[in-house]
Amino acid sequence: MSPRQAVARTRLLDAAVAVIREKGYSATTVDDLCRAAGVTKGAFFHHFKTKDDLAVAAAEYWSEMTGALFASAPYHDHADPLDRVLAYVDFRKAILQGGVPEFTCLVGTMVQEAYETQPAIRDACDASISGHAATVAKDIAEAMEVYGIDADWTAESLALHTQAVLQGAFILAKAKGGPAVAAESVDHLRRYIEMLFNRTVPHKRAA
Amino acid sequence: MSPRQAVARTRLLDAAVAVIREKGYSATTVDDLCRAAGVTKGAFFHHFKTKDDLAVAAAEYWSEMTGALFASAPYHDHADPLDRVLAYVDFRKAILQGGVPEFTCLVGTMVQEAYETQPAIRDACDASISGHAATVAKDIAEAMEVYGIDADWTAESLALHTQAVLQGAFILAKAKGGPAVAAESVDHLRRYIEMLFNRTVPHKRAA
DNA sequence: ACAAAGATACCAACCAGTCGGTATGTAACA
DNA sequence: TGTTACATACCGACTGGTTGGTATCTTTGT
Repeated sequence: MSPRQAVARTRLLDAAVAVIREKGYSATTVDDLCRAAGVTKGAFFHHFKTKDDLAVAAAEYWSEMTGALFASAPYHDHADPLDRVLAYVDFRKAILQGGVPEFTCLVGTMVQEAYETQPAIRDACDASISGHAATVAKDIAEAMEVYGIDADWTAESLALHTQAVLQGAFILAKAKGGPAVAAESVDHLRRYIEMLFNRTVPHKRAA
Repeated sequence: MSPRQAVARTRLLDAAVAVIREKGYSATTVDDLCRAAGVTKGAFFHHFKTKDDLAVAAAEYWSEMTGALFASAPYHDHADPLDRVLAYVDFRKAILQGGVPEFTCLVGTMVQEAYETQPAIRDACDASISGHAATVAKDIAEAMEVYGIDADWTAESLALHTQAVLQGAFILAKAKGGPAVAAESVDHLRRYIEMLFNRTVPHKRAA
């Protein structure tokens, strides 16, 4: 970036994250973004070749932001890798706060609209989701080793499953207008992981 | 419907299901739908007041279609309610066939774009998802009774969780361009339900 | 004949993207 | 130090095409 404040670009990316999460990608106009960012159309097309170009940049920006958030989150402190995984799930549940547009996922939203028609956006969203899943997979793999789990599933597939549950939980939250449903789904996810690693006894049967 | 073939309406609804699943709701134009349905704009606005009105009708149409599909699916044949639930999950996995737009969910796609801006569409999508979840919850509740499960989760919440997993699996499938990831997530879901009902032994520990 | 179904023509608003221009910063050189 | 040369950042009116929606006409079934 240049010495002069290239602040417009960042303001546009912040605006994109907020507005697209609220209205979706297609329904968001360039003018919407300029208004939200407080910049002009000239500034927009100075920094981004096209609207789709902005979407790709926004996905990368989202990866950086969330990457930093999760990297600095407290769940890494646990010595036991399974504790880290479970604390990660708890963390994901804890940040289900505020309005729906504030806790839902930008790239999950965008990829739904762009997957067939804008391959560049789809790839950027995939990279964001898969990159994050890989960080979770690392702790899962360690936990499998420490706990001696010999399973017919892989750490990668369980990590992707955690992301599927979260993304699906966001959809239910959108349908029902609040995070309560999503939190319950995350509870089920936690219970599943606990059971996979024998953290809890299976449920009692009556009679 | 009328004596004369009100075929245009149905053709438009079929077109909506196909095109919206492919391009998303906002990016789908009325002309797109007319072209795909082979009808004119006059026919469109004869049957639907607005584009949003079509979306609501499409969500209801989707509920009817999928309702009929699941009602006639073979998984109901099992006498054991848990077998029905597991066979339902297997059925959901089995229909992950063909191109991504063909197995993904219309209302899950639409609600992502409409939840904040078009309440009528959101409600129609919620009704579709929740209505289907209720049919799954019925078998789960029966299974809980038969197997004497006294849990800190409800049949309803587990049913909604199955929908969350599926919706999330669709997002991953969109990001990765194929059903493989989705199928693995459904495998995790099946394993979870089996464990909840003590159908499998927990995994072995080494050492 | 008459109402519903569907077709055709059209419009005003809106859209992404363009373009000529300005303001400001930086580097080089005499 | 001052001046020329150039690059980057930004502005906002404008455009060509598209959009959802309307108004009007024709066809069809009863």
